[in-house]
Amino acid sequence: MKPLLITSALPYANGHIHLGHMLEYTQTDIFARYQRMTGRRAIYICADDTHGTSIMIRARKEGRSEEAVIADMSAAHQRDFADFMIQFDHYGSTNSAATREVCHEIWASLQKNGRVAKRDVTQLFDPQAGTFLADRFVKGTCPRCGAPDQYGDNCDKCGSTYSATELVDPKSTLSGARPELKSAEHLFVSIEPDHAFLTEWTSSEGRMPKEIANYLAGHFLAEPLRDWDVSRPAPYFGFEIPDAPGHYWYVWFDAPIGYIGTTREWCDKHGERMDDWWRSDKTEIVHVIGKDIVYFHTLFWPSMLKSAGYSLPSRVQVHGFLTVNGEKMSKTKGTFVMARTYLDHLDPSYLRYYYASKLGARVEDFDLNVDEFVQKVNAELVNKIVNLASRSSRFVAKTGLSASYPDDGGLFEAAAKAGAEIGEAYAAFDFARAIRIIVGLADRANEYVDRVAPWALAKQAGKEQEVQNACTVALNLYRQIVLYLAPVLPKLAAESGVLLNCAMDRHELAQKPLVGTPVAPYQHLMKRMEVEAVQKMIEASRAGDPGDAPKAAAAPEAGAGEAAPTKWEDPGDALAKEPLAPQCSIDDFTKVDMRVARIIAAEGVPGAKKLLKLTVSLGGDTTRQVFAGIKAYYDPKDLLGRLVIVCANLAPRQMKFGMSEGMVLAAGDGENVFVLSADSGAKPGMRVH
RNA sequence: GGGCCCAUAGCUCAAUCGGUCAGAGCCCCCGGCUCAUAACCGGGCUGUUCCUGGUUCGAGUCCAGGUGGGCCUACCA
Repeated sequence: MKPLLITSALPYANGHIHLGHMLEYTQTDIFARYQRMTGRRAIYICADDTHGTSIMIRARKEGRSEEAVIADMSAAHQRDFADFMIQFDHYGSTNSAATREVCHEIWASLQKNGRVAKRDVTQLFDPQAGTFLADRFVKGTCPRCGAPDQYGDNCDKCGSTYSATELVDPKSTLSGARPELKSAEHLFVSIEPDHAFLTEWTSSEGRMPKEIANYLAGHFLAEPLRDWDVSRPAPYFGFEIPDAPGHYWYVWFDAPIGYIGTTREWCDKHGERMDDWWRSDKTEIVHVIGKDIVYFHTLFWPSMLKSAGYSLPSRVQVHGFLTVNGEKMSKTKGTFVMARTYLDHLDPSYLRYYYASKLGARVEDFDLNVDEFVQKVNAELVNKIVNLASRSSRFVAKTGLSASYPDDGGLFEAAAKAGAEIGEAYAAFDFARAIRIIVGLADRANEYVDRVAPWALAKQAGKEQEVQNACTVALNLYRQIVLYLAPVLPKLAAESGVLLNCAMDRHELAQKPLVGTPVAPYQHLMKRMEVEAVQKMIEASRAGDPGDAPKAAAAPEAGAGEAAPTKWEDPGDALAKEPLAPQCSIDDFTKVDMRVARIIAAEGVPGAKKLLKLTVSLGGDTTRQVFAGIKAYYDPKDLLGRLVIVCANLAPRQMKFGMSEGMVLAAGDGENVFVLSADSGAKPGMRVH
């Protein structure tokens, strides 16, 4: 087998790792670990993608250098990956000397091959920030439907697309300045000369998922390939183009080159030759990417590699997006879970297992269903698999395994045989199939244990050997299963190796039974998953997203024109005046029992300046007396009969004028007060959830 | 508007080249066991394989059309 160079897409240095990212890194890591376990030479290379306008803007806002920003983010990324047991051979950065050098080299060969051309491009320019603006840094009124506050490329109200230059009343989101049109020279790379080659290359068997090849063939390869704009004028955070001072390579130019640059760093560190990996037909390259960046990896990238005499990937594996409970990840729903938040609440092995158990080679979106997640991990991984060790190792803690492997009716041999099919599934990125087979093995192992019932034998004198034999079989079957799962669950494999005093690092170890070895005292290898922990994670992820808040506070613009009932211009001063309280948990929230109630009596309180005395009904005969500080705002007779919301389990409070047995909910900013009421149809006594 | 993918038990999914492929797990019900992390084992239940036509001795499996989902794009890549 040829040595294998494996990459995942480079995470961008402008944000933290979330569970969507983890799908890709888990997928790649399982593949890489499997390859290593077969004894194949395999290195897994990745890096932070560090260049571009976003990083530059962020650095400006934070008042520090881009280098400082990306260094912090790289450290955070690597912590997250390490904690999820993603085993890179090297993790680098596109902002490295090595990547810069490879960029120069590839650029030189593109120049030499006559692939580079200059052309003027007119773009919006922010005169205040002194920078050109990508579409998403411009907002304005949609030229089609008049919806305000739309991005520069399309309108999310009417769905129309347009050029940023068409926006009515455009504003830079960086400075608020009105962008102006400005022309600048850009450098373009042509890939059309490789058209025929790419048509053949993308469609060759096993190169990439079939649907991707179809998509390319029907879309881009069906017509002449357009030139690619690879430069951005200063200011830009990136590498300056050597023969075009003041121009920088667009982030997407140097990002994939980071694969090569990072490999070079690894080579330098380990005394390897980079050409053995990137300019050799003795090695293979596999890229794992998401479906959003197919274009770059299957057209531009191979063309660039070919032009510069590098090896082309033998496979581009593409996965879909992560959804949670069937929907896009959402911050308000708490399903946009950062890797760190997950790690704060749950064992990374759970997620690795769940991802593996559902991940096939197809380009399908992956739905993380929270209930299924808990259910699958507990039922398959803990109850069936790990429990196998738990239920049988105790009996042989003193004796160890039998000296020779007992007759097990062919179970071990069948499982050994399954190793080939499991291996094929891993190698084909069909992890779900591998897991299906493995869980089947666990089912058979549990049936065996039940059949021979070592716990019953243990109670009979003279059956010691049978007990030991039964457990020798059970633990060997367990060991096979965990060996097969080792690419997915390296920690479980390592800990099981400690339990059984054996190596767990090679796929082929599952072919030969373990005999005559000691067994360590059993300690829990994995706990059942608590639903509550998942809920807490979701809660923690629901944290108010400050990034979205300012939207509401955006300056109202008297939107002229037709009546636009979908448009509200609420000022943000109330929120600003009284910022959000610290986050509370769902548990905290449920402590507060709020009920719909009807005001059945309301009167002023003699001697009190602010209070009204209200009697509210919670339905039936249950009433409460509440003193509310709303005398200045409400006339008692206007309140009579109204449905309101009361906090019904508030501790009663003795006031000067009597006992107050609850609180009527009202909103206010200190100047005015508005009693909350329920929509019609609500009945007194209904709880607010 | 263009394109790609998908459609199998209540749920999640299997079913090599068209030939006992109509299955598994979960859920639910009944029974057993008690070694184990209330785990495990046995049994039972549920299907017009989206619809309509076609090819074939034979079709979830191939073809055509339709319906319903998902995704990608929208003379930017």
